[in-house]
Amino acid sequence: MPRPKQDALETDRTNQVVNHIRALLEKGELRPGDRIPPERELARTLKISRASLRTGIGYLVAMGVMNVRHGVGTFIKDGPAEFSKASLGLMGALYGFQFWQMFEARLIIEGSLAALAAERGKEEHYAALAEQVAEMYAIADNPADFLVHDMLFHRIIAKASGNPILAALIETITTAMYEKRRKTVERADYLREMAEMHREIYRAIRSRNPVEARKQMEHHLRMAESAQNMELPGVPASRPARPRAKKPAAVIGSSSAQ
Amino acid sequence: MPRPKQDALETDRTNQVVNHIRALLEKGELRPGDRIPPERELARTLKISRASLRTGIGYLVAMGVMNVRHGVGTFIKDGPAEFSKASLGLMGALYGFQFWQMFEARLIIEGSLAALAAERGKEEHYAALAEQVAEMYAIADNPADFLVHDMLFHRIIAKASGNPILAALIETITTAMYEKRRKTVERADYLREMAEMHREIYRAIRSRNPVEARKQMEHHLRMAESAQNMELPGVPASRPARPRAKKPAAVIGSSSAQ
DNA sequence: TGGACGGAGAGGTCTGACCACAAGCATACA
DNA sequence: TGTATGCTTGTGGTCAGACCTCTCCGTCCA
Repeated sequence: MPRPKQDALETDRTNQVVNHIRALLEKGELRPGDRIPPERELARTLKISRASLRTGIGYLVAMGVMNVRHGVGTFIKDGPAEFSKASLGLMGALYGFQFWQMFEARLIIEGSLAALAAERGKEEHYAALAEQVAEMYAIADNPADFLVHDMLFHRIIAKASGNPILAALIETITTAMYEKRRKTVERADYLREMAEMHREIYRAIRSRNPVEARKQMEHHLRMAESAQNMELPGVPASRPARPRAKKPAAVIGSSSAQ
Repeated sequence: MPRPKQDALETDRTNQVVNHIRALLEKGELRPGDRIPPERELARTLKISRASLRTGIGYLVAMGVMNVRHGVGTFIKDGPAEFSKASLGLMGALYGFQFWQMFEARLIIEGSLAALAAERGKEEHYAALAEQVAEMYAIADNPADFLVHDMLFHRIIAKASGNPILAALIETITTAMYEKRRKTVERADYLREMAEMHREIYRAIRSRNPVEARKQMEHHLRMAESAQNMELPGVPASRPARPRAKKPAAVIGSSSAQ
């Protein structure tokens, strides 16, 4: 028998705010980048206290639907869809996500994304991908900048796949990994190798070859994973054939405000 | 050049609360199902106002890390990992997610999940799966109950895959679809067919055949999708070979409090 | 034995004041 | 004349404390 009522999670007022915004989004009266009315005014409109309104807004921010800028205003989120940055890290802390699991998830999703991109990609995407690859070759001596183009490259593929849901999921995973990755000191020859691999992926997509695109993407991610593991301190990082023993290893969530 | 500072999204106090909880989670002093101190007390401990504390808690609730029960207390979330129920729906309203995209995402992720389950599943999982299949046959005349076992079946596979991240992602997608699915009136012969398909998936996993498991899962989901489309009013639901025109069709987010 | 009552504890909401940040504008100085 | 400084305004961030509502549970009475 299904449990008839999951607990509400949100409270009445919060729900009221969320639904209000949702309705506006659905009616198209609110679009990415738009600003919502000032808190004091909106609270009066909805006939709730500012405190309650703020709870609702906080909820929406956490879900990655809005962002707030102190002293400026509250806006509908612009840019790629993703869940709140902290969410995966937090869930990792809660459920003990591990690194190899993240890579496995990426392997599966991004592999398919590459294949879809090969099927559905358009000229504009090809051009954008080519540009990123070129950048990678150009600055293969600056790991930090390299990473930026790396992320952009993958983001473009996600977009080219034509499936924003998968794009949002992978964006969330990638963002959660970003912090860690930024710390790995990567050697120049390794970066050049990376650029090479991205080029192969690009070529496969460009030539509309889904099978090859997936293969190249998977290869690339596997390389990235082993490179990561070499840098990481003392993590065997065996991707087990059966659920591993519960010795703690390379858990995701790292504390740090910003 | 990387944008040096993304806007903070969370505010100082909120961050303080989130990090406090995160730290406790990481140190293992807080585990799923645990209750955190009463708001008044915790606020005093952290030396912040109750209002700010509540904002932080709201944030955590939105991220699916905690849940609150009026008059009872605030708890660390227990049960399968997932993002907040509303999040995908909201993002759908914002970015125009469509149904075929959800099915596509499920096809990709659950196909792999089934394959992984075939590789890594253990006896306990087989038993649980078998039980759900049996239940499906038993109550193939009650669509609502059937759906429950359907979801449980898929959730067990996710668990058996040994990758909680993918499990969390698929859980989020599935939950977002649940509302819609519940409304489709499903005929008894169709349900029996569904049970049949689940049995095939089970057998493939049980016999540790990843290729077959993936194939059966994909077949099942494709069937489910076309069935869904038949029930849905006037949605061509063509899964386009290239990004579809932007005529609105079967968008996800539906308003409704509970 | 069993249902009604009521208190204690916890979350939910409200009010209104005050703080902090960002941006624009006006004034004053070089 | 041009630039720098600083005030004003608008907007989000935080606080304090009072009061409401919901759950749970123990007690009392029929």
